[in-house]
Amino acid sequence: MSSKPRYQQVKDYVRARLESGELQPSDRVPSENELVDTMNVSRMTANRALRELNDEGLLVRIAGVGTFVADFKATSHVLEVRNIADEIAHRGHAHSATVLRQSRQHARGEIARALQLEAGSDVFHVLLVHWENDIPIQLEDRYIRADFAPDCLDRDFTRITPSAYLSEIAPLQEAEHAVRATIPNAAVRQHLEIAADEACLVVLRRTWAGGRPVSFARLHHPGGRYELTGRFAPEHTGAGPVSPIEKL
Amino acid sequence: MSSKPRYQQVKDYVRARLESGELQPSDRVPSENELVDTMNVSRMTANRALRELNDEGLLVRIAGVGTFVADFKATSHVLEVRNIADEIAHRGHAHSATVLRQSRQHARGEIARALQLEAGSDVFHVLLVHWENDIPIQLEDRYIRADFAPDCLDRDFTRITPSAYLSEIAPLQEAEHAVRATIPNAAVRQHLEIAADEACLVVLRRTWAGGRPVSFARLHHPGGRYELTGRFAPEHTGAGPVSPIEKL
DNA sequence: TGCACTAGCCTGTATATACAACCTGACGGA
DNA sequence: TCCGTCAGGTTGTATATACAGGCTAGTGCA
Repeated sequence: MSSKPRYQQVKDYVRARLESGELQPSDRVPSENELVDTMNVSRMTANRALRELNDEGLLVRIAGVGTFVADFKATSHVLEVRNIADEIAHRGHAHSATVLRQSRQHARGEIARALQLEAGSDVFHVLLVHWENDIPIQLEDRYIRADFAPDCLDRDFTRITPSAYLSEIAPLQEAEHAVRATIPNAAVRQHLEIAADEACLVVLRRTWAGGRPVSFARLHHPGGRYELTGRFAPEHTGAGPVSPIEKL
Repeated sequence: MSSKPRYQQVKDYVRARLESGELQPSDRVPSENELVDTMNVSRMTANRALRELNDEGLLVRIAGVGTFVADFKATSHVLEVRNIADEIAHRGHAHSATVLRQSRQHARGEIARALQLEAGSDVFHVLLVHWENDIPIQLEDRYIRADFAPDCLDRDFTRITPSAYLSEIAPLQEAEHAVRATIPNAAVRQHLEIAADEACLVVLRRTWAGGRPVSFARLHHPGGRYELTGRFAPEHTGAGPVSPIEKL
């Protein structure tokens, strides 16, 4: 109640008028001075409220003119790429992993390029299958700079995921993703137990630490059992998460 | 220069110390009062700088204790889903579209469910191919509530994309996406001119207006020529966009 | 020794005030 | 009529001040 900060009360007030439909896109929103009068706050408080709503993309402010309701930008939404173990845990399912390979190799071609290494440099190669309730859900094919993770061969990746292991060694700074659709080869099909007429959703991920790429992973998912989902709403709708597009 | 706001100068100063590696995750950051002394600003200005860096996820602030460098969260990154015409334009290529179908239909099964309509309700069906420099890049299979867009059959979708048309009618409020990998059927293969051994990246999109779903689209992309990319860095790295994972 | 209390630092918020820059519309002169 | 000027509203920023509340370390008492 009164415990809520006043700038938050102003934000809530404006947001409520947005969500009720009372204020439509491109409509004018009360100015800072109007809010000073109607809400009995100082101008700095009204300013903070409107500025934060602007930062959140709900409002558009034009110096000298006023504050307006933003249009819904249909052009750019986001999809979430989460750690597979977290994702499975979030669904309330059991996660486990099987290690298929854990070895030292010399980086060649694609791997050397992705990690920005000289051909022949030492890298660790980890290949494992992630299971969701005994159903294979991801084949993780990961390469790690040897000089970044010297004890890689000693770790038990059924207990800690490579992703968690990496952020344990050093704070990761950047990540880069690409999502593709491919037809898997026989080995991938076998490990993921997928039919011959099924495609794979492949996530390529590079992570940076200390200003250089330290890990490159190819994450294969069975096309029939996995999808990336995302929902975009004007922010904090309070409506809570809505079911993603149901399997059709 | 001096034109830059002082709170921005403070932010830049702190951010530079983060990016140079001088400040490591969980390190302590100068307090507001220390910044008041060293940067010759008022405490409110230092507060705004640190608060915004906190909102951006770079810092963690604990009342009564201090401000610290945040850990990089490796668990959740984002991918961008953009309007195909914008995306092509952004690459500096020419976009065009071919309309294959534009008709009124009765919603059944999957379509009725996605649009939350009674089976048999009127919907418009639009099927078109989007071209990037004369190469087919997306097959758009879209259904629109008939009562939402009465003049749908009269529009020329080679001049305005259905997506732009929809946001012209009414401001869209929410969008929902799912990304899948599938093996396309013969019709899709023919329209996108893809080989038999190529998969499709399929984006399913539902958009809301006035609190109800108004459009449902299946967007097929050739797996060999299209990918979703995203990069996550601690924000505003100033480094500019970095090349996505190069074709390997 | 052990414990309670307090001084001092920290963030979080709120206000009054001030000046700059910007935009619009009205007014008035050429 | 056309155009320049100016008044007034709007956002953007900066500062000084104030109080509340959280946390910590150290002091001093039992």
